[in-house]
Amino acid sequence: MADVTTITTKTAIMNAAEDAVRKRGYNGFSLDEVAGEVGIQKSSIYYHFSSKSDLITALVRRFSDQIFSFLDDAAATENRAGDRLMKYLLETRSLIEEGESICLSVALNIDQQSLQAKIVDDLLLFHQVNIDWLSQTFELGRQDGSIRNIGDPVEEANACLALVDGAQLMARAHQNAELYDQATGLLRSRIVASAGKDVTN
Amino acid sequence: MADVTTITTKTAIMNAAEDAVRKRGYNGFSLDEVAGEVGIQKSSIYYHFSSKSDLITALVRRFSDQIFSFLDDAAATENRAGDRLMKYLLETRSLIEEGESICLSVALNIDQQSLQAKIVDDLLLFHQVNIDWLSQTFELGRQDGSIRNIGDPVEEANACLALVDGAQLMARAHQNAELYDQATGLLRSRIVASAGKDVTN
DNA sequence: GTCTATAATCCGATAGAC
DNA sequence: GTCTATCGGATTATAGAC
Repeated sequence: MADVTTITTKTAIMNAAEDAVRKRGYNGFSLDEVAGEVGIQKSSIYYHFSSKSDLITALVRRFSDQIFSFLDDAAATENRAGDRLMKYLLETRSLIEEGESICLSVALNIDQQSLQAKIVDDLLLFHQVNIDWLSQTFELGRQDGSIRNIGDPVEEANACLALVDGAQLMARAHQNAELYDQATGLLRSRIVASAGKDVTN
Repeated sequence: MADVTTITTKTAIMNAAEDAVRKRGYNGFSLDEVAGEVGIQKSSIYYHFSSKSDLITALVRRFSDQIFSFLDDAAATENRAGDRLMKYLLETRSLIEEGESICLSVALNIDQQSLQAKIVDDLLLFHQVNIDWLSQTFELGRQDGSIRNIGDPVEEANACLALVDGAQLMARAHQNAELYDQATGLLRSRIVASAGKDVTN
């Protein structure tokens, strides 16, 4: 604990692997590359993870925990649906960085046929939790009036998640994060401004 | 020409390869699988295509021609913006089949880092043509009133394409084409019904 | 145009020394 | 915990017979 920036080898492997998956997909990166990034030999990875699948499983679990915590926190700290949705849009935008990456769940969905069943299950669960949270958010928005022009909450949730996922893909395809803003602009503009919050950016 | 159902080996290779790419991605299929599907040996593919990249290039060209023709045709035969957009949504939905496939351009965008530069250029061009067509459609919709509640046409176009791409991913992830309908339902409901056209389905 | 055979490379995974 | 070395399999691609 002498140096807070020190991370374990296991964490370094996971960080490098997550970066690789989000940039090139499951079938687009090798453990050799991950090892090179971390500065160890490929075989050393097998001390920490029993297989490539095992490593991906750990990544999905970590990522799910992260996002689930975010969702809980956003719901706990923001009372207005519009503010919750804005936080969601900012969080998903942060995942694309400079237009190089996409969300881990989108990246893995593409290579789904190459993944073990239990990983697919985790991804589908992740998806459903997001849909449920968004549905509740739009339901709340209907009550508190902080999001304009709301239709069926479940349809809104599915449309919102599809929009966000597609916007991430577009941004990475052009390596331009501003495309994410272009695609999500109309949804963002449906959020009613609250005191002290600027929704124009 | 004795049998209209007879296709050339080259076409059969392209059909099998396109199916594979759209189901498993560029790095998720091998030429061996394609050959097996066609009923020839792997090496025979190299008589028709000089490399895997060359094959993919041909697929992208063919797919672009197909969709560009569709866009031209839709603009020529449908006068109302709402009808054009409805055709677009039906066309993109047909690409997912039973929730097993996605659009070739979405499938390849994911594995972009594994593709040659000229293929990426073709994909970006494909994307831009779609954006331009959609922008013009929303612009027209603002004039003829056949789509409700239109914002900035370029933002609408980007949002629409992101939504459609994301909806395809969602549908394939759950192997359920109805998720595409769930995600695009609100957009579809913005289309003003015209005589003889039912937009509720 | 299609075949068999094989080269060349890459990758996931294991064995065993230190 | 990390290393070197290597196995076994898959994959792109080529050579040459038919």
